[in-house]
Amino acid sequence: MSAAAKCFAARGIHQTSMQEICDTAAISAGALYRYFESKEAIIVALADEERAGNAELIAHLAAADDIVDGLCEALPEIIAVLGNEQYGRLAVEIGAEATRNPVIADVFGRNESELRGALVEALERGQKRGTVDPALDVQATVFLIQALFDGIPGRSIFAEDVPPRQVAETLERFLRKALRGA
Amino acid sequence: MSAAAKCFAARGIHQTSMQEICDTAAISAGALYRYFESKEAIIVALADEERAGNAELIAHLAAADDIVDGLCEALPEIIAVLGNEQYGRLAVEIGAEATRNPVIADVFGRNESELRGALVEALERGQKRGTVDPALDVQATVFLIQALFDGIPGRSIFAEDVPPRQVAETLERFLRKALRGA
Amino acid sequence: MSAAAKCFAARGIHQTSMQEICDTAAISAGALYRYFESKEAIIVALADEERAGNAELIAHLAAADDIVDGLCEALPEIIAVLGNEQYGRLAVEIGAEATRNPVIADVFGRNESELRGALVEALERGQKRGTVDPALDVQATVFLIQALFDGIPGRSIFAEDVPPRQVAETLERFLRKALRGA
Amino acid sequence: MSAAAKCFAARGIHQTSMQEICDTAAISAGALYRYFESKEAIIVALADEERAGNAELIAHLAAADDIVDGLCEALPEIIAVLGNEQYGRLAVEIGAEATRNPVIADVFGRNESELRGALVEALERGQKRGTVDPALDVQATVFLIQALFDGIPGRSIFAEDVPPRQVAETLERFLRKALRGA
DNA sequence: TATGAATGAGCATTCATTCAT
DNA sequence: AATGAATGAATGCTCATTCAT
Repeated sequence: MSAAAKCFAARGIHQTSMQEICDTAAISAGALYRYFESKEAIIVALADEERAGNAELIAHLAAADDIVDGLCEALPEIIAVLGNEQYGRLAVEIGAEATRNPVIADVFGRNESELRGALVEALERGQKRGTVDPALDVQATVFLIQALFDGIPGRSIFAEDVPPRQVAETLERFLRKALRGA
Repeated sequence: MSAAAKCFAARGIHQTSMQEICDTAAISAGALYRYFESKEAIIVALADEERAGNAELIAHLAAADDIVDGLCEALPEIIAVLGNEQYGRLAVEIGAEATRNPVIADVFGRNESELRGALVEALERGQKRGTVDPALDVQATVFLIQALFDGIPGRSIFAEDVPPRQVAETLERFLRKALRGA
Repeated sequence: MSAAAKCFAARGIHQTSMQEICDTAAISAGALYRYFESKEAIIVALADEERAGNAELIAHLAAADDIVDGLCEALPEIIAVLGNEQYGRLAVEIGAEATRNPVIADVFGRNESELRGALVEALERGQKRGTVDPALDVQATVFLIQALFDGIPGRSIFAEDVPPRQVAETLERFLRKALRGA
Repeated sequence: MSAAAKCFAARGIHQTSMQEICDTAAISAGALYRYFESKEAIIVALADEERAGNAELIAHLAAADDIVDGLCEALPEIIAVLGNEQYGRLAVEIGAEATRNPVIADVFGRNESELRGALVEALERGQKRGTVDPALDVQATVFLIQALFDGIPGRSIFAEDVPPRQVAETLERFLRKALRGA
């Protein structure tokens, strides 16, 4: 039961003992080890799970006629997901872990570079079609967009008084201003 | 011997044993505990240290005639600092820890709300003076700026191929477009 | 494996490391902690165990027609138990601990006040029936009897040359003289 | 400053750190080690100090014409001293330590056997003079008297509601009944 | 398959003692 | 003589993992 990812989100990966996961999932230690070879395997599985969310976004972007519109349409949902406390904490945990553990880094990195690739491609397509500012440094832009998405979960936990809808609307305005040509 | 913060950055707070810190700092366990009451105290001290950097930025923003110019001038340095691998990793670690440990959260939160306050004030001042888009939702804007800054360290570790100068330039262009009025 | 109470008796509670107990009990540290939550829990368990002995004595006193006879009958056994080196040392250790640790004090205190209550009640019953000196200050008498029992273990360790049988006989004579009326 | 014996009484010998003693005595660790070679040396010094009290009692008993009267006269003071919380706790601590540490045992044992010797001698003298029951087993009697004195400190800590004067009076009556001949 | 007792290395922290100043 | 920083072994306790049942 990966649903015991709750523990990681709530207490941090390395403060969560296998026993706590067992208790939360209401199974025995032996059973847990039947499904996951090790603690690391659980983290990997969790990192993999994130891919689903990304895949949707990627599909959405690929399908959109206009990348800016496509991205902006998805924004409210993205903000909502990233702002979800458990999701956010878990993402931060896995992200931090990925900077250290090469196995996690591998999964996480593949995950991220898919999204990066999709964004890069979408922006370049937009530039060709004239819907995106041709002067844009695509690599740097994608870097910044991803950094922004990375930072939202953590920020949401601290700034509880800023309503997600406000954030989504403001971000949409920014993206339109920033990405569109003159 | 806070220079033993290297360990936290390199291996993560909870994977770093006090012994490792001692070894890195070339002191004995007893000596370490003379200077820091506990592991937590070290984290707090490190979190406090971050304030210095923030304080500089805040002073810079407060001194600037125009917030947008002020922020953009500071950008290359901000990006450089945030992009520094050790700084970035440590910031991520402390940030993650702050979502869990109330003592750290306190220091970290105070730290962050100072910066948030300074940004909010600077933007509002700009709106009065006409250098900032008056239609801007200031709270949400600051939220997004901070989220972006939060996300840069982690992203920098993964995307080593995007040169900081590009990032700074692209971000500057975005900020100018986004913050300036019509 | 409370039989590892040997360690406490042999070396003192606070000089006995959990590792020593593990070694004596031939189990691992982890296993020990499965049965006892902490070192304190072991002490509590040991203190609780003493209750059995007290309970027997209390039952014996309650059943006796004559308190003085009843007490004197139990005397040889009491002296033998108290004089047992391991029991004695352990009792001293737990007693000392009880003056400091509130949790132990609680168990120990409950333990002792049961016995005190039983003795008080038995003596008062004896006074009503005329088998006990009615001029006796019951509280003080019980205090002294318990103090005497408390002191026997420690004394036995030092005075190894005084045979328990002599002690029991002499004490019996004293009690009869002291408790009986004129 | 042996007055830092307070610490041992308050927290137990082995829970008291040298630093605590230093703090209580308001001296540095180095200074403490100038006066006492080790922690053990402090305990020994404290055990030695007890001898003074014993010596007084012994002198009193030796001087008394009648041992029973002599002992009974001293009773209120003995009870008061033994009932003093700090003295009692310390005595228990040192007594417990003496059962384990041969160096302490040596001092403590010498201390106790002096008193035992004095009591034995006094009782035998009384038997010769006809003021003490000639049927008394002197060794066992002394054992019991000492056990009683040993037990009073600990008991006093628990039974705070029994007034010392009551105890002294009741004990006097017992001793007279028990020690005098028919 | 599932259980949960057992392992034992590892961790944060303490403390008696030393010694340069 | 006095200080107090430094040492480093030892302590109570935890936890990922294994394995007999």
